[in-house]
Amino acid sequence: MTQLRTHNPDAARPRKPATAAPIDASFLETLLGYNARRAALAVIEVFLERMAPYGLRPVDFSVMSLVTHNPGITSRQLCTALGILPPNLVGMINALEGRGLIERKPHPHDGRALGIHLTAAGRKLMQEAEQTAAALEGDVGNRLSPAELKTLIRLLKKVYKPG
Amino acid sequence: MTQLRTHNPDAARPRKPATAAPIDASFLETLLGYNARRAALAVIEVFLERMAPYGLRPVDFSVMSLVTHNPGITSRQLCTALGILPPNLVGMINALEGRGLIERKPHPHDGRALGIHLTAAGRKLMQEAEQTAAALEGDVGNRLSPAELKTLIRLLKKVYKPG
DNA sequence: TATTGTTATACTCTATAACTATA
DNA sequence: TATAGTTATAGAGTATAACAATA
Repeated sequence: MTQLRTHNPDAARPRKPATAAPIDASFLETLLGYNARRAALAVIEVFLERMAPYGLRPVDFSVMSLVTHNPGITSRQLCTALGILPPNLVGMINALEGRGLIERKPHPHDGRALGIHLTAAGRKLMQEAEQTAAALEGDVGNRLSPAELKTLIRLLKKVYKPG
Repeated sequence: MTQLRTHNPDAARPRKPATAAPIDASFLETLLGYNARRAALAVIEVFLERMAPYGLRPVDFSVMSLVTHNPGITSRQLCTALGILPPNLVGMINALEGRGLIERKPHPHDGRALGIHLTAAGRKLMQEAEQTAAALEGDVGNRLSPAELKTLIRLLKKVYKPG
């Protein structure tokens, strides 16, 4: 069974609202890495809450989404696409298969590999889960306009995508 | 002694350049969280390389930078500002103090707390390290224009900063 | 009674080495 | 010889509970 991360967002916060500590973090806030990590953690925090009903952590969702849009994808391809190491994927796949969300079938062209497919239950789950994920984007739009969100994603891609 | 993360960037990549796997990740790439995490990891990867000569992981650099710009800051304040849990900060502080980069002095107004200050060695190290960190921003500018970088950071702040 | 700093500890995440079956 | 999938295991990151000293 997949163990969902507890991720208590208050855990790293003051045990009691502190007495106004005007800490100067201005230098750190000029750094792209610092801001990108902070933003990623903030979004992932909301993601964790919204996906908890589906029993999907971000990485599980990513795997399921790739299987959804690439039926028959192999473990090897999942690892490459998501930057996961093969030994660390095994448990996730086993858990998802154990939940009846995916199934492994022999690969048509390669006897070593196994193609991963969604089950009917997996398809049903992902229809809702992807809708929830898309809706989450709109909710961040409480802080960002649709145009800003589009710009932000475009610039983030420029940072991490080769070429 | 602070143990630097190995973080072998090739570890999660194909053991041999794969035979062109045209995986469709288009849905994931519409998600802010996915893109933000990918971008953060890409920048942090470069950060790790550049900061290795100083023996500073991202979190060590963040702590040192806050101490630099907030002399006498307490552990408690560092934890709040960086989202670190107190038990997890202790080892970092001890390691930095053991390297002679910081020192703890009694807090003027609170007998429970200890104010953290840079040593001369710490000041010297951070002068170079912050310069290196700033230069790293310019190098990402190989992919982003200065204006785009500025926009990107502004939008990232809107995502994670309250208000 | 509450907070700072700390120890001990557990759980998750990420990484390496090595094995098997197949190519 | 090389690759896909797997097992075992080690290390780093993150979490909770509980304690002493001070407020």
